[in-house]
Amino acid sequence: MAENAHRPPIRSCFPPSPTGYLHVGGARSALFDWLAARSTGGQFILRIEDTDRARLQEATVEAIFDGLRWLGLQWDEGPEVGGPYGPYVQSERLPLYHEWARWLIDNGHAYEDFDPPPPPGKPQAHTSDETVGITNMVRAERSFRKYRDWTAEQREEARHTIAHAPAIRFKMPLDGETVARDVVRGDIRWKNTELPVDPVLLKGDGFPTYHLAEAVDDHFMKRNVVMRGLEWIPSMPLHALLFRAFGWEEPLFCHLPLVTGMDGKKLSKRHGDAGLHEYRAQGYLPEAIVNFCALLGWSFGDDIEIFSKEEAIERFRIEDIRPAPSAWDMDKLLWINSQWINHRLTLGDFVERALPFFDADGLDINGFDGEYIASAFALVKDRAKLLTEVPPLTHFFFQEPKADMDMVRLLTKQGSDQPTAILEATFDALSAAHWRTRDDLISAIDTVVTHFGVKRGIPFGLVRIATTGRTAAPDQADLMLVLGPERVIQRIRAAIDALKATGEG
RNA sequence: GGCGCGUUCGUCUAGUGGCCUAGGACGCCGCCCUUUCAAGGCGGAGAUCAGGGGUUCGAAUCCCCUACGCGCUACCA
Repeated sequence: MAENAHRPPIRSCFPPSPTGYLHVGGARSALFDWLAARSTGGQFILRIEDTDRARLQEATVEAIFDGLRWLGLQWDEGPEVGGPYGPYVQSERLPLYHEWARWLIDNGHAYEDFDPPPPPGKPQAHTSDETVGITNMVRAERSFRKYRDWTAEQREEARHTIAHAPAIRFKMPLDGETVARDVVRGDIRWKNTELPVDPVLLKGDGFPTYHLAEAVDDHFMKRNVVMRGLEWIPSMPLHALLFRAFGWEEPLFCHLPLVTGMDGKKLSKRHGDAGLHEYRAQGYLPEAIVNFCALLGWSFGDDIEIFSKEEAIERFRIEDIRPAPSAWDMDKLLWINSQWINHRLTLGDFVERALPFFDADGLDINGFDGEYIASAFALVKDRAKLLTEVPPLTHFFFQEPKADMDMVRLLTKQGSDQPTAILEATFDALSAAHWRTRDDLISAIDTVVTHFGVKRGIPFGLVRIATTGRTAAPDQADLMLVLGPERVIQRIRAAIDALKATGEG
């Protein structure tokens, strides 16, 4: 509500690494960042974190932009739109990182590591408990620790003897404890002796690690809320310490709960952690994805489940985010998608979005009148759960069903022992009807009901099969009104002929 | 192994000491509406609030312990 107007503006930042497509976990983070900024009148920043040159995939940058745009999460500052604190691509900010790494050395907070760089790639996993168990004893003996206290002369000399550029490491405090605050979890404390040993800030290749780049960029971009996945909690003390060493104001840290599969395990492709583009191709609406993602670790309140991101802006507050992980429930996503299609989308919007799915379906409906298409779509709008269902649901409006053996089988198994006679009577009744309102058609068919003394479902069902080729379709009167008398009469005729040709009924 | 985070119906959640014999939603089941299928309406099953100790007149809500789950433990992010 209006309370949000009084909150300090949040400058949030979604910082993807261009190492893959935008997945639902990333989409959820971006959404929360966007909501935090919009709900407080702040700005949503997009920053490309491409400091890991080995895993970089240039092409994925564009895919990430596409995903965000599809969701409607427009960024206020970042690539393509610019902004006062650019550039917004880390590889273009290298001099800044070097400058501040230097500053840390000069002010006694960092030092050069003259050891040769380790082999590239992920280091060997700790497999033996025994090995891992003694880590804390060994930590004080890490080889690079000796450089921490080297004199200026020693360092000068070393620079001439090594062939590689030294990495720069942060001087972690040797005792005491570090306390940092997480918005959703409160204060978290660590004994400094248990923190990682002097992490690298600037790598031998001249690129910063996430830690340095994050602190420098967040400061100069004036990001004041750091929202990110909970896997970053262990780095929070280091990041807080970095800000304190620089003498910069710390942003608010806000760690988002994990999104898991239904089994509680890490979300994987198997669980639906597909790229956003795959959900798009499956006929999901961006509004539904956003709506569903917002419900992962946050709730709208007042028992309201269906809402737009604009509506969420009114109520979103980062301190209402829950700390517990949540599962990606495809059933609920599908329900939300159907709610949006059935009740939230306007007909015009629905038509516009469903149309492209006909191309994928292989049915060309471009020759049909726009009004005809719209009135056909209107009849399935309240029963489609996915956009991909629209073509099969409306197929018969654009293509006459085949009056073949399959149809004959459906007609004869429909529940009447005289389908041909009933269809012929219906044919006559509909031929004589007015075709102005639903009631014209219903009363026409009701004459058949009376004459044969059958249930309404019999003639309605037979005509449904004759006109659509299916046993399940929209309301038969509505559907016939859209199809028009010519098509309906002609299709019933074809069905009768097919029945007679096979000697049925 | 160490450190950290987490734990309310199968799932998403409401709930911040009494309104809770725990509310809503998805899914499931049944009924109604009805020319089919949906949608919609109504109802049902489903959580001793992870377990155990405290604090309190009173705890899902505060504290401690345990269990389990997850994360981190790189010159990756």
